Amino acid sequence: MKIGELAKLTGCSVQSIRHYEKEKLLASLRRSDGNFRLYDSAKVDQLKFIKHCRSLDLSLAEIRQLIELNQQPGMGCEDVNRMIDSHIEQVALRINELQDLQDKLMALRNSCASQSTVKECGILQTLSVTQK
Amino acid sequence: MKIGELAKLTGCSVQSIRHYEKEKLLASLRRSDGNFRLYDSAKVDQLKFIKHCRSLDLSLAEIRQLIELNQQPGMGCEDVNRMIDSHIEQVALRINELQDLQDKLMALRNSCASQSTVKECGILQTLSVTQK
DNA sequence: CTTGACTCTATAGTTACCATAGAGTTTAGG
DNA sequence: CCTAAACTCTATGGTAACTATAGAGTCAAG
Repeated sequence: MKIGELAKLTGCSVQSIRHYEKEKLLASLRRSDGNFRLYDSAKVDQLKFIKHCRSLDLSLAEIRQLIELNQQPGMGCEDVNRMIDSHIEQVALRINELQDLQDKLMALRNSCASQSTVKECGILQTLSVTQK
Repeated sequence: MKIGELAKLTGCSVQSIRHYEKEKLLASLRRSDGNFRLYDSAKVDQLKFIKHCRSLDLSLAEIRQLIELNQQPGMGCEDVNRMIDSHIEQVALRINELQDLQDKLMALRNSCASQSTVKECGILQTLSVTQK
């Protein structure tokens, strides 16, 4: 199949697929006479694997690592576990950061009544105060 | 003062300051004979304002808008309020997304015992299963 | 045999910077 | 006075994971 069909079957954009190829995540089997990329059904599964990983916010570099690991079935999978653990930690950190941010934004928002002028705007005044 | 001193006083990097200038957020008063940027103490406050906004994750475009609004003291400040409200909403959305992600990552993590091999790794198997 | 749909490569854009190169400026010490 | 260190300048490329575009070639149907 050509790249457009692969895109339709997986819900990826054509450009993403080319991008994954450039990043060594998904090679096309071969090219047609007219230099079009050709794929078989195994590539559909490979691309779905990539998509699944991306939906979990794994980076392309990490996905590449997973693909490589997957090709050494006998090895221990501690690296896989460690990668996921580290991700969970990163996400938790980010959530905490955003929650702090949310608190600050709410406080800021409460410093201005809706029907004020720019000159009296509590938000602008608060933003102008030097923070520690 | 020169750019290095401004940087030290505000905790910004020299590059950031030049970047803000290119983005029309902070102009230098004038240049020295040797073409160095020169600033006065008012610029310290302006830069602190920018830093404060950045710490709340406002984009440079939004900060530029706030600076412009700030120069029209008589106008209503509904736009300011709206900007902050919209930010709060964006952050809330992002927190929800990340919490969903966190749940998925935890479930994934639980699918593999620590001492497994790649071939039997529950994580890799789960990632290979086509999602709905 | 032409027209429209598809594909190709290469390049620029997104965001808010950081890093670097290569050159000029200033300042403090010897 | 001179030089070396510290500072500054502009311009460029890199980050992440794509999206969008240009300009050209390929293919299938009517």
